[in-house]
Parts: sequence; structure tokens; C-alpha cells
Amino acid sequence: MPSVKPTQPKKVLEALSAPDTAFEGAIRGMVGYNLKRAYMVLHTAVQAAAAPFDLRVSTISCLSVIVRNPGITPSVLAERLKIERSNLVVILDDLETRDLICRKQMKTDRRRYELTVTVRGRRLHDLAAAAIREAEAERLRGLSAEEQTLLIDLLNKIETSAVE
Amino acid sequence: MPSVKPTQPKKVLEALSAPDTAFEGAIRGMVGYNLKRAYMVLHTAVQAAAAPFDLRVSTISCLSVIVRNPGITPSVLAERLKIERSNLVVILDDLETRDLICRKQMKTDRRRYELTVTVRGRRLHDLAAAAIREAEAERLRGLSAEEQTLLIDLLNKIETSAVE
DNA sequence: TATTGTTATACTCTATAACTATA
DNA sequence: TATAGTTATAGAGTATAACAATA
Repeated sequence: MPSVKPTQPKKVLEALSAPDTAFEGAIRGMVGYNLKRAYMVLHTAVQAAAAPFDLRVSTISCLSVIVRNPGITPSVLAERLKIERSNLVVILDDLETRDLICRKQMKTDRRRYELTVTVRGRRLHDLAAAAIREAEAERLRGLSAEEQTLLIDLLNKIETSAVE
Repeated sequence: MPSVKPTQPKKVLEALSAPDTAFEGAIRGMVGYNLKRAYMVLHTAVQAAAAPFDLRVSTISCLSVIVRNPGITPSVLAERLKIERSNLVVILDDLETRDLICRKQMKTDRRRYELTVTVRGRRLHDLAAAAIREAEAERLRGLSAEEQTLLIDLLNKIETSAVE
């Protein structure tokens, strides 16, 4: 029968570098949960970096793809970014209203629109993209360059190997 | 001066296993975006696996942590799962209504409640957890066991090395 | 005064159905 | 009939403020 009250708290060694797997249990062993936690960290950082430019993550993502793929149509853009066409509309509305992109109806098929960035859009994109890259790099200081490319590789494998 | 029109289309070698980086541009080089895409794949799979048990991902996550940490309080649970206490309430309401967990007020501090799973909750948890593990494993077939543990390791590094 | 659990609310992101104009 | 863009709307997930009970 222990009659002496322990004067030291039980949890002494809990402040280690790795997340406390003993505490959270089964969840921590799952890839999906770790994926979510890491995603949240980076998403928050990217969000904060894009905010000063009045851009959301989805908005700068669209802008970035249009920069690299001038003339892309909304349907193709939506498919590539895995977002619904209907949700893309409001993003493009925002970008067009702010004179960052142009929607030009195609002559060959007047149902489609060619998307291109304006000079203004290009400038804002470059600034925002640089800020975001920097913010992400700061959050990834714990990983070497090799680990970062390896990580991207592993993540792509998940997406690619999925039965689509 | 190139006067000969190329009869072959420019993009011939694009159908490789990796996502088309040339197409999506800068986005694909960022860890955050790849993280999101991979997360979506796994989250969808986990969601589908939990649905037959009438469980959402957040609900089974809570249940799982309570199983491994009987007596945990809502505040601590919320902190560990990084969700708001206010949002946790509705999840716990759901679990309690379905007789999967118990909320027991503590005598030492009547503001707090000890959370424990019921026998029923334990059973459902084990079934659902197994189904989810299987669903996740199926989506991770493209990765070896070593790659999976390495991936978790890298993801944890992102979370841990972040300035908190 | 501070903390725990709670309520109500708002905001973002995502998903679905239906419409229009073109093909 | 089918497709591209659009509209409206509903559902999740998340975030914030304020409250009652308790410390």
C-alpha cells in the first residue's frame, strides 16, 4: 500500500520531439491522420502568406495554373485542380473582377472560354508565389532537400497508385 | 528560321505515372499542394469505410482516442485532436446518445467530465477501426511498409519542427 | 478572476441539381 | 442529345463570442 504521495508529477518525459503516440493511440499509426495534421500546418502557413495579397489558397492555385497554361479552359482547369466547375466560377469571377485574368470566348466553340492572365495578374502572381514559397520553406526547415523531394514522391505515389 | 511545321504534337511523353508537372506548373512543386491531394485520397477512403458504421472521420477519431485514454476530459481531447471544444460537444453528444461513450462528472472538479467508452462503443470501435485500417491499406498498396513508416516520419517532422 | 462545458452563429469549403447557350 | 459555363443551394468542417456552473 503506497502511503507516500508522489511529489513529482507522473508525466515527466512527455515533452519529446515526436507526437505522443501513447496518448493519441491508434490514430497516430494511421497515415491519413498524420497526413491531415501535416496538411493543416502547411495550409495555415500558405493561407497566411497569401492573405496579404487578398488571395485564398484556391485562388492563387488557379492563377498559378493559368500562368503556366495560358488559354486553358475552366473545365480543364477544374479537372486538373480537382475542384467542381461550379465552385471554380466564383474564383474566376473574383480574379476577373480584379483584372487579374481574362475570359475570352473561343471562336471555334463558343461554349468555351480561354483563360489568360493580365500583366497585373502576372505581377501579383509572382509576388504571391514567392511569398508562399518562402512561408512553406520556413515550415519545412526540419526536412532536408532530399527529404522534401522524397516526401513529394511518396505523396504522389499515394495519389497515383489509387484506383481511379 | 524554322519553316517546317512539326507534324507531331508537342506533348508526346506526357502520359507518365507521375502527375503532369508540366501542366499544373508551380503548384506541383509545392509540398503543401501534394499534401492536400494525397490527404484527399485517403480521407475519402477513410470516410467511405466509416460511413457504414454511421461514423464520421472526426467521430471515430474521438472514439478511438477515448478507447486508448479512458477518463480523458473533453478539453484535453479537443486539444489533442486539434479541434475546438465547441465543435467537440456535438460529436460527444452524438456518441453519448448512441450509447457509445459515457460522460461522468468528476467529484474532485465538477466542471470536468471523464469520458469512457461503453462495451457497445468498444465493439463498434474495433469493427470500424479494422475496416478503416483495411481501406487505408488498400489505398497505400503503392508504398512498401518501409515507405509508409518513412512517410509518417516525414509528416511528423513537419508538424513537430513547426514553430508552435 | 479563470476554466470547463456548452450554445448559438457565421464563415469557408465542398457537392449536387438544374438552368442557358451552344454544339 | 451532349457539353461548357453558370446559378442556387445544401451540407460539412471550422472558428468565434458569449453564457452558466464551478473553481
